[in-house]
Amino acid sequence: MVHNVGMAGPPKQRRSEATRERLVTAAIETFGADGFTRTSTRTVVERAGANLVSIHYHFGGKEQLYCAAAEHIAKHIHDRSAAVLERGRALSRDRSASRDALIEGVCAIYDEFTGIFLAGGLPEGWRQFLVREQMEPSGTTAFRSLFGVIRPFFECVSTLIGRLQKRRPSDQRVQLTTAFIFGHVYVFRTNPHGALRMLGWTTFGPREIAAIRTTAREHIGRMLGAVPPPASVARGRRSAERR
Amino acid sequence: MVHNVGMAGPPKQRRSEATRERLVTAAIETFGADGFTRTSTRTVVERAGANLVSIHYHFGGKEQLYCAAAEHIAKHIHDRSAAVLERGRALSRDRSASRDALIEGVCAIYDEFTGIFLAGGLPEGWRQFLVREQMEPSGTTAFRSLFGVIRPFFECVSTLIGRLQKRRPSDQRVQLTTAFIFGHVYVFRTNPHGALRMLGWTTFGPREIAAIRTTAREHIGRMLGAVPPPASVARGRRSAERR
DNA sequence: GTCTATAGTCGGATAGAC
DNA sequence: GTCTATCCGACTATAGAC
Repeated sequence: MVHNVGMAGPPKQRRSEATRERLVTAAIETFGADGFTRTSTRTVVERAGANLVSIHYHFGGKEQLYCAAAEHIAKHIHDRSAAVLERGRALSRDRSASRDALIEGVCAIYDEFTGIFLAGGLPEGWRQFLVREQMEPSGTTAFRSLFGVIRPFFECVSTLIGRLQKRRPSDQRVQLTTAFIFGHVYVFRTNPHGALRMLGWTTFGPREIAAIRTTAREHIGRMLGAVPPPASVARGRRSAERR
Repeated sequence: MVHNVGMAGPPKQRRSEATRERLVTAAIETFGADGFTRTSTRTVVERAGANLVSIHYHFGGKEQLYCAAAEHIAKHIHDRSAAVLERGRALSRDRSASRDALIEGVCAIYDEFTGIFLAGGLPEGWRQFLVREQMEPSGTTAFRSLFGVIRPFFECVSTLIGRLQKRRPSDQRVQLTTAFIFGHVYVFRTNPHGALRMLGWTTFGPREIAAIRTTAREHIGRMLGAVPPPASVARGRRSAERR
């Protein structure tokens, strides 16, 4: 049996479409809060105000609903961030861009990323869904959807950093630097309770996000501000640090 | 009914103790791989070569077994890292320590942290358990055990950074800088599949860990290498970057 | 398209023999 | 202390009425 994956036909049956949408958003929130296995389809349909079997009718089962939820989030992020990423790409192609402008480009993408992962750029439940799936994929198809929408952030930043460090974007040091910058966001997601407690905060509200962005901006500037010294000098510095 | 929480008596019943230990290690691996809810007690006892009801006899139930597993990991990490942390604390009290020495102290703790979270410092299953519980605590008691053993890492680093930045360790900028440095580890845990794919790696083996440590050391040196400029200058720099 | 009723499975916990 | 047998609740999924 083929499931009703497309949109409903022209007649009054776009009530079907509405149910479908309610199911998806309810699914995101419930899966996000409780994870795939701890979520029962009963909870989802209850929250969506739909019938128990509607999930099977519309999607074919619990797992397909999960994948539909992932795609929904991916599309949302894509739409939201397309402009920022496009600006970043344009900047990285701009031969006349100054160091400060390139660094600012990195910061802009960092800010967008914090918006998605920490601030209100995504509803809390959606964010939980995203983080959970990144950390331990429940299924490869859902992971692919979300990875496909996060990847451009990495690629854009690594291109900018490549120009700043005068290295190819595929250079391992460039890639690692990129990862570290995103780590400035992820750290608050991997250990949210611990981080809040360390910082004496209770939530990641606007004030807290602002503090994170300001300090991160400072660090990104430091990390990328100067042309890296030749390898020989770096080695000397490092061994000096060791003693 | 009180459960057999202590160790067995002197007679031959330390077979009990052995079963208990097998249950704990099997629990860590299974909970780590599958999470609390997805793990069935049947799987645990099977892996431990014990009987289904032994969990109830020894611990009182699935949840208490989970807490015992968390404590076991906490003790392991504590024993493993006590020396490194003690050296760090001594360094932060040493008035005559140079900037380079303080930075090297931060790097040493960072290296220890990567050892625990990325390299073989903990068996893979144990690490998964730890990360999972940090990200979303299954219960407050288990979280407390693990938080209590991670916290000293943060405190030790923030004290060192406080000295480097000439600020109090409780200063928010110091705390955030500390968090960012730990983010250089956590990023690989929050998004392991994505990170591996970006970097063209397949696992976090010794070569990869070495690359991470080397580049991180470089960045930590940059982040902490110079005395931060006075606030007015920093503000000027930042607004200059904006335009 | 939506609903009720129910089949079939699995997992945690307990009783009681040994 | 360990084992077998069993209960009970929760969940996904399906059949079939409307």
